This record gives sequence, C-alpha cells and structure tokens, in this order.
Amino acid sequence: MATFSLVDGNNFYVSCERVFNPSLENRPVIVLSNNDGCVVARSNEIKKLVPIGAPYYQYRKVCEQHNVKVLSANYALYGSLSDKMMDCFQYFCPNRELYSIDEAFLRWEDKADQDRVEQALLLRNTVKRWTGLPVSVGLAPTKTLAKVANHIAKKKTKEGVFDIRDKDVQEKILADFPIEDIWGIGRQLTQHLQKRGIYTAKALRDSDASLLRRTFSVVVERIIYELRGIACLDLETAQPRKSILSSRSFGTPVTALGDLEEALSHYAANACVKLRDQKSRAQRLSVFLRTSPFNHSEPFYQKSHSCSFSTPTHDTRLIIQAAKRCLKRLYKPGLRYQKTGILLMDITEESVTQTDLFAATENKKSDRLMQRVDTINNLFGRDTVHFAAQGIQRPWHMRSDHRSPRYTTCWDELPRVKAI
DNA sequence: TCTGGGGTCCTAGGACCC
DNA sequence: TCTGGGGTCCTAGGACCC
Repeated sequence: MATFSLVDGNNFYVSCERVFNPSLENRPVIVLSNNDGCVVARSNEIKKLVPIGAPYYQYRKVCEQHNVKVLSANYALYGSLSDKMMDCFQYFCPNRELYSIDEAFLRWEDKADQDRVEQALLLRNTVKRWTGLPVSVGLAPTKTLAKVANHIAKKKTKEGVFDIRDKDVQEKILADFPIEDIWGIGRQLTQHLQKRGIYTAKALRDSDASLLRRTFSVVVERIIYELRGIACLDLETAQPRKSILSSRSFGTPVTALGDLEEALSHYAANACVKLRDQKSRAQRLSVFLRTSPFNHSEPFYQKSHSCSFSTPTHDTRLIIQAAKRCLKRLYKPGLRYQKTGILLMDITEESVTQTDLFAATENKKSDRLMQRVDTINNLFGRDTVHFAAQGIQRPWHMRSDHRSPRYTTCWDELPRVKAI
C-alpha cells in the first residue's frame, strides 16, 4: 500500500508577501481578490475577525481598528513562488500531483525501513529554508484522508505534520471531524447529509455507501470508501485544459459598447495566450455579459451567447472578431455592466487538428504571426505588443490599490538591498 | 460607492439513430 | 384503439474545488 501526502502552504498568499517583506511577520495581514473585492487570504492574527471570501468594504473598519496590512493580489509573485515550492516537493518525492497554486499530493511507495513522518518533517523544514514558505503535511492511506490529516496538521499541531494512517487514530479524529470540512462535501451536501443525521466524518464513513450513491451520486460513494481507507482516487497527471475562461469585473461600471468591446478583446487575447501555451486550438466560444448581481436598485441582466468556427483556431484575431459579434447580440444600451468574459471550448490539440476541406487555409501564416507575438511578449513582458482592439486607455481597468512589487518576475521591481 | 476568477465532474433530459 | 427497445451524443445546470 502506498501513502498519500497532502502538502499545502499555510495562508499561502500572505506567506508569499512575508517572504519579501519581513515587517509583515507577526502582524495581521489580508490579501484581496482581483479588483480589491473580496478577502482571499488572511494571516492567523486576523482569521477570527475577518471571514474568508468576505467583501472587503464590509470589513474595512475592522481592518483599520486592528492595524491590518491590506494587500491587493499579486498573482505574478504567488505563481512564481508556487513553482519554487513545487520544485522542492519534487526533490523529495517524484510522484507528485500539482493540485492548486498552494497544494500538491505526493504518493510514496511504502518500504518498511522508511519513516514517513521523519521525511515529512524534513520536507517541511527544507521548503522553509529554500523558499521561506511554511507548509503543512498530512499523511494517510487515501487522498481524502490526507486532506483530513493536513487539516489537523495545520490546526492542532506545532510541527505541521500529522499522520492518520493508524486505524485507531482515524477513529478518534473522524469522530470529531465535521462533514463540511471533508474534501468534496460542500454546502448543499452538508445540509442534505445533516438532515439524515450525519454530522461527522465517522458517521459518513459508516453509512450505507450504495444507498447514498443512489440518493446523491457516485461522488459521495467514493468519499465514503476513501474515508474507510480504500483508495478510489490516484494521483492525476496534468492534462491540457478542456475549457479556458478569461473574465474580469470592471473597476467602475461600464456602459458604452466600445469600452465593453475593448475589455472583451483584452480578455480574449489573454485566453488565446493560455490556449497557445498549452498547444491547443478551440472550435467554440461563449461570451457573457452581466450587470452587478448585488446592486438591487438596478435591474439584473445576465446573458451569454456562443458561436463555433468551422475549424479549430488559436488565432487571436479570429477569436476577437467572433467574440465581438457575440457581444453585440448581448449588449443592451442603458445598463451599467459589471463584468464580461469569454470561454473557449471544444479544445483540441494543435497537432491533431482536423482542417476544413473547403476553407482557404491560412493556418501557417497565422501560426507564424501568433508565435512572433508570443515570443516578443515572453521576452519583453506581456502586452509589449497587443491588438489594437484591446484599446490603450482602458477605463475599465480593475482596481489594485495595494499591490506589492512583482519581486521575482519583473526587472523593474526587483527587491533592493540598502548598504549601511 | 465598494461583493474574484478559473476550473472539473456528474446527472438528467432531449434529440436522434437503427 | 392499439405505437418498441436500445443505444449514443449533446447540453444545461448543479455542485464542488482552490
């Protein structure tokens, strides 16, 4: 039997900020989502007072009162530190699944002479030394239990490592573990299960798996088996995305079609870069447009429209054109729009693209152009060259009032060291 | 005034085929 | 009046994750 670990950065975004700004240690810090809208990360000092996901404006006062350092999201920084952290994991265990920006599953092949807890501690210390980031490790026979163990490691241990492989330990921990904290049990399932008198992970584990499968879905059945220590989920290798979304809320509401077109073109170009990065093309796209769902003094409007290409493409020009056509069908004058976006679908590998027998093929020329654009932007920074449709002034640009420097990805923003 | 962004998987139901 | 059985594919919507 193999052992699974879940390794996960503690308060990841906050920790990334602290790596380059030690004055943030031991003081309350929060990180906001794009547009400075919601709270997406909190340091331990402020967790009790500010809930995750809360709209920031509702907690601005609390933050002022407690001298909280408020930061805008700096994804360039978090992404680059994440890469370094994942490299460290690889050094310890080659069987690795990158699960999210701050988490990875590891699978260790069990050998009698190896002390996994010892190794987990070493991994933790090494990651801290090499990247400055604190992580927690959970050890278990299944991924779902590794998630549980990680939870305990973070909340209840000093060392940041917890081993739940022992059956007796499982009994004890699961008896106190609320179902809403189980990986895969969200708000809806929690409510439904609680109505049936199931409140703890232990109660769920000991339920009738096939009955709950019939009532809910195979997903719940799998969770039950995983809690029993029977692995249903293995590591997953990275696959190319099946859909690519690019969207943003506007810094201030937008009313003019021209501004919407510029913003949408910008997101479309962004989506195309992601598409080409994974060497794919898309055959269908969908555009959506909406007003603010929170502003009850104005009517809420939300609609999407999709269209297809005769052959899959990754040409930004074609995708911008098509997106703008969709947008025109959605646009109603007089509304204050809050967000638009584009979803690329029916994505296929570049190399196996089926071409249209009757269409003029301009593919090679288009491929070359896109390649040049990407090369220039990779070399000199994103947006060095862009499409005119994306606009220049960008009045719809998102708010980001408290962003730290992009220390690791931008030449102009490298950290400076002062000689004394 | 001010509420993120980007994904995946599963299921049900309809359309369609022979 | 009486109208089969079995299968696939597609889509929309829901739920979940970080």
